[in-house]
Amino acid sequence: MSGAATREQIVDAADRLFYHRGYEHTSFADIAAAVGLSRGNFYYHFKSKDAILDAVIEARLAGTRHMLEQWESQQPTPDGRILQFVEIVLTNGTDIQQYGCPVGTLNTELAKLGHTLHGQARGLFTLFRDWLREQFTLLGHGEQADDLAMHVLAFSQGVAVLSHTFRDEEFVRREVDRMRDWLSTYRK
Amino acid sequence: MSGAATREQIVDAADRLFYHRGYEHTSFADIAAAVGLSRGNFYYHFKSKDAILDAVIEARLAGTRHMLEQWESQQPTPDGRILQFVEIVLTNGTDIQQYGCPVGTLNTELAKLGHTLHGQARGLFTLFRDWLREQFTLLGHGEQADDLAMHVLAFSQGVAVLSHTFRDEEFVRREVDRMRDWLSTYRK
DNA sequence: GTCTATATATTGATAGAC
DNA sequence: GTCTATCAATATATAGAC
Repeated sequence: MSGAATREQIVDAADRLFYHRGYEHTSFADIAAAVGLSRGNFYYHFKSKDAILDAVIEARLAGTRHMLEQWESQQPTPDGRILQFVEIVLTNGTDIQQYGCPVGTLNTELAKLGHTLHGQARGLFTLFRDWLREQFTLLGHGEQADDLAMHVLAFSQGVAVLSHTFRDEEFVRREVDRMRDWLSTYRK
Repeated sequence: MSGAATREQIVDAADRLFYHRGYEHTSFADIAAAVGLSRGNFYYHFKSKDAILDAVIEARLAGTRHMLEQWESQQPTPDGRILQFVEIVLTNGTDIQQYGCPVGTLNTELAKLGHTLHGQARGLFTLFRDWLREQFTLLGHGEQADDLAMHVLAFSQGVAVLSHTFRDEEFVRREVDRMRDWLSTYRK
């Protein structure tokens, strides 16, 4: 197998396992088993667990950038784009119920561990934050755009934590409806 | 040292360490060192790590019940009590910035681990949920009281996750202000 | 590039002396 | 009730054959 393909498989498996089980609870053996590699060969591709985490975060950053670009091309209006973000708690509802928000849970875990890569992980939030701020600016709310962006982010995290804890889909729907109403007051 | 006192010390130390560093990242050795006990003697008091976690959750449940009773005696009105809860993200602002919400982060970690005691930990949320629902019922919003209670809980979790990630106190203040405005529309 | 074998540290947990 | 000594399992990580 070519090096690039194996590396990609490792990052994919690690990404999924870190999300489903948490970073610390995932061992090299788990990732190696998921890819079908021996533990020994693993270090040919990544020299440390931090290196894998770094690659996973990079992959998530790239994936997020791609998703935001798609949203921009699919949704012509800024409020449509913000709504697309808000509805992610429904779109990814099953995953969030089972594993929480991939961005929030990773940041919480790395912050608590005092991990050196927490700054990198925070970048995932910053990506959404800046993008949301841009949409609110386009809606004519430049002065409070960052505040509004953070409010939308807080919504997503609050819903994700409680959805993960209580596994109640109706609660998620009600919160999205509430957010839709709130958002309509900021529409052009 | 008497058995009860040592046990209490262990639970206190474990409670703090589980909060600050996470459950899985905290080892027996860490707790034993914090209390000043040898690892060996540890098992005289608790036979497993799960048993300590169980005791910690029980202690938190008792502490939370006590706090809610205090709030009830200090705040005569239901909206004053709800506001007391909302402002906890400011009252405990420093801790939340450093370690997140003790209830939310524990629930997220245990849910992801698929830990048998996640149900117990969920009880911490349920305690707040039921108490908030009662306050909203007293305000005359019986039919949607649980929905409103969950909304307030979601607020607290969203703010806690982002405060933990970005360590921005001004953001917390703005969110509390927003919540105060929202709450005023449900006041008698 | 992949494997087996191994080193080293730490984990949760036990046995038995005092 | 507290200690030291120890166990078995698992963790990250390395060495070297193929």
